[in-house]
Amino acid sequence: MNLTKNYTKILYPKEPYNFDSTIYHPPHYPSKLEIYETGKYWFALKLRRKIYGIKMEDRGTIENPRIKLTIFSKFVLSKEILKKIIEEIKFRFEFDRDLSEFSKKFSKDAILSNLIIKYRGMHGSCSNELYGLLMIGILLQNTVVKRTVQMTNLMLEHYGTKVNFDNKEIYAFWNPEDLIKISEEELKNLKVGYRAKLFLRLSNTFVKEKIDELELRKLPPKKIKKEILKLYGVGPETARILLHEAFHFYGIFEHVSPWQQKILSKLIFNKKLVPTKKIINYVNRKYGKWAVLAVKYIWEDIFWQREQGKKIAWLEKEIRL
DNA sequence: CATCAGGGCCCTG
DNA sequence: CAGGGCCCTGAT
Repeated sequence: MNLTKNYTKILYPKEPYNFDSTIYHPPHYPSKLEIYETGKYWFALKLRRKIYGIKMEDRGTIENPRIKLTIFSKFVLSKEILKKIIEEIKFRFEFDRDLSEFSKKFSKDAILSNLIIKYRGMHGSCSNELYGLLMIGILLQNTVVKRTVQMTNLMLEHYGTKVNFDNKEIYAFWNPEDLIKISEEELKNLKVGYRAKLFLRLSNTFVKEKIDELELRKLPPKKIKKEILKLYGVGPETARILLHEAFHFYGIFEHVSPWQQKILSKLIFNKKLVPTKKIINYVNRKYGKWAVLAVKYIWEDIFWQREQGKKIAWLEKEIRL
């Protein structure tokens, strides 16, 4: 799919806004879904079954954020569509979210004070729609990162859409209504194992029950969590991923998986293994409605350090690639 | 060579 | 609520 028409607009996120640490996530596994360079980001935006090429460029500073957005499409876009795309970008990258309270409130916190300076203006962000992120959640389950990467790429090459714009080549996720036409056997040939069944069952649910991400966003977080936990194959960890990344909720911190437990025990308590209940209670008591963001700052930092070449022996042991 | 757990979840007892 | 099974892979 070649996207040749393009539209540009300058956007002004609420300050403080840190482009690079918001957009790019060192803890995430690499995929063909996005391309990042310092100050630049490309991805394929899916919105109501349509695909648009998105390029974002940092043209400002943390205190005076300014982002150049270029939207690529196959056909001429109406003003209304452009407006909807921009609204969606603002939501997914938290352009309008005010973090000044967070920055102020924890400026003397033993763990966060340095990180709030180092990553000042880092927001949550997610380039995927709910369905795509759900697919990623399934691809992460019960395996090592290397295999997740392999399964993701194979699935995208077979059923995703290859999108070309701005001299970049990126993949977009398949639509649920297209995937359900594929047989479980064929999916299994891509070595996704028992996930084949999950992909099909979830896609069926999305088609049949017409799960509407925009409608879900209007519900209170507890209710959303309850709804997404009903999805077959979605348990506490996948629900956490969706709630934090697709729905941008900072207030619900109720689950820590075993490998996260090891890393957070070390980073927050400097201990080998603290019970997850203790971690959860501590974080909630200390950071309240900012709990998820607080953990995000801690989490992203250690992976940024790793990305920049710092060797952290105990961490390498926990990140099984 | 065989065995096993991995960036979970469902189902059963 | 504990524990077995799930697909496949690479580490041991």
